[in-house]
Amino acid sequence: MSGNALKIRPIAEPASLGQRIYEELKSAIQAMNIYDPDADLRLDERGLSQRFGASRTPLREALTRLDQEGLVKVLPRRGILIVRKTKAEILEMITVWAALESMAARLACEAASDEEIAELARLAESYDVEHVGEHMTEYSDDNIRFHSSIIRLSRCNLIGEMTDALFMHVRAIRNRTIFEQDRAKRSVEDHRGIVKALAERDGDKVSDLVREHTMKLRDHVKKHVDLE
Amino acid sequence: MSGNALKIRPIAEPASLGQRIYEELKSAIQAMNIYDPDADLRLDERGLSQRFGASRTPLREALTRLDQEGLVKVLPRRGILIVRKTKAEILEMITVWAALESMAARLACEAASDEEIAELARLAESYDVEHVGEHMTEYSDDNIRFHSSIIRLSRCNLIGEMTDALFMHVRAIRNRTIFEQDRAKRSVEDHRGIVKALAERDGDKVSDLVREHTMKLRDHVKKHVDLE
DNA sequence: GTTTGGTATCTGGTATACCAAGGTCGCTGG
DNA sequence: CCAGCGACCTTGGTATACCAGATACCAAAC
Repeated sequence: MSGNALKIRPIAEPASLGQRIYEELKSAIQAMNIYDPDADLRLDERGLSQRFGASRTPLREALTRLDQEGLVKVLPRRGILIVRKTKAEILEMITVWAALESMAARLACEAASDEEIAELARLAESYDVEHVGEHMTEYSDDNIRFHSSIIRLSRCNLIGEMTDALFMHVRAIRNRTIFEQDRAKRSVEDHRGIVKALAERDGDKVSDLVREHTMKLRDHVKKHVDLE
Repeated sequence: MSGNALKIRPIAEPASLGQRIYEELKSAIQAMNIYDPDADLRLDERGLSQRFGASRTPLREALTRLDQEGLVKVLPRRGILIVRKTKAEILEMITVWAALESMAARLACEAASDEEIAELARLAESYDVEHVGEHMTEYSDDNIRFHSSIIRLSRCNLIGEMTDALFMHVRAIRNRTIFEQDRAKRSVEDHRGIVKALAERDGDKVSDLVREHTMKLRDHVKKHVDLE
């Protein structure tokens, strides 16, 4: 049996302060509603470094990274601001998402096993079109799971990384739009069509369906979402 | 008249050391052939900061950014290395490129003016299919111009930013593959088909053509390029 | 009361010193 | 001659001090 051997896991090297502060600050920014008109979008280097119990150096490393990701903007001698994405930028992100997931679906037609597609099908079938509106919280999670599964099945890590980065920015908007019953209903229908095309290994079709599905979200955001 | 008022133009604020070092170091890394087996991929923080005539602090800021972009890798207490992309990663980047430019072409069908498309057509028609091989250096530049034009005509800035980031990494490979006459010949033919579909405002078609065109590059790299 | 100019203060940018962990290299004992 | 070991050196990580630009505030002049 395998119980008689020491089970050692490779590492556990503590991350650097800069790394930990980066992660902590990032999740803190994402946790707040930056689109609240009353939100305080200003960050104070010295204050933050004290709250983190570290010096400004690692804090500034974290800020440099967040700046490059577009989450904050460092204005020399003026301050550091959390960035609010404009509506136009959000729409572009969803468009890029559509392009990437559409390609992912096409790749998945070749790369995914029958079993994997069957599992995706279970996810898509687990909600009744007529009653999905009654389980929105769960559905919202499963919806995300569905889409990230497609990306995973593409076996293209880069698409995964890029959509993760996009999701980070779009997440705030997403939470506003998914909780609408008739959208959920159509979403369930779309997902079933996508699974069907995947099962048929029809790359052109699944690519179109996924793109159109995501572009519906884009159009919906364009028409109905107002940042402030 | 308006000549009696001071004409002041806003600024010309000099960039920070960190910013300038970042740009300088980035172009320096890209200028060298990192896939040369004898290339020295190691960077020395202290040495570099001296050569830049600055302290380690701004140099480290630049390295943090390059690290996040994936151009270098900082190994704690071991050193800083310029990153070599694996072949698999290059292939994924070309795949993502295909997804993005394909979407860009689709968007351009809606967003581009007749005049803009006509200009693109001039670019595509300026080389004779039979004699393109004799002007490879110019064609290589115009080829890049053609593709970046499509992205510009999509009016989607984000796609532009993302493909720029990808191009940075793929550039080294690209230079090896474009100088092959029969590929150039087929490339010219593809471009003409793309322009034609654009002029017909056939989004589905142009999207397919652009994707297939780029995926041809992907397949070619997969088959014929060897990173040492 | 309004404008103007100076000034205190706040903020990010940079330089520098020191630390701990890895790696190197040579000494030493077998 | 070689394996083992330890002092030394290199390397990235962190803390801190100081600088200069930007802002806010206040007082004097009109």
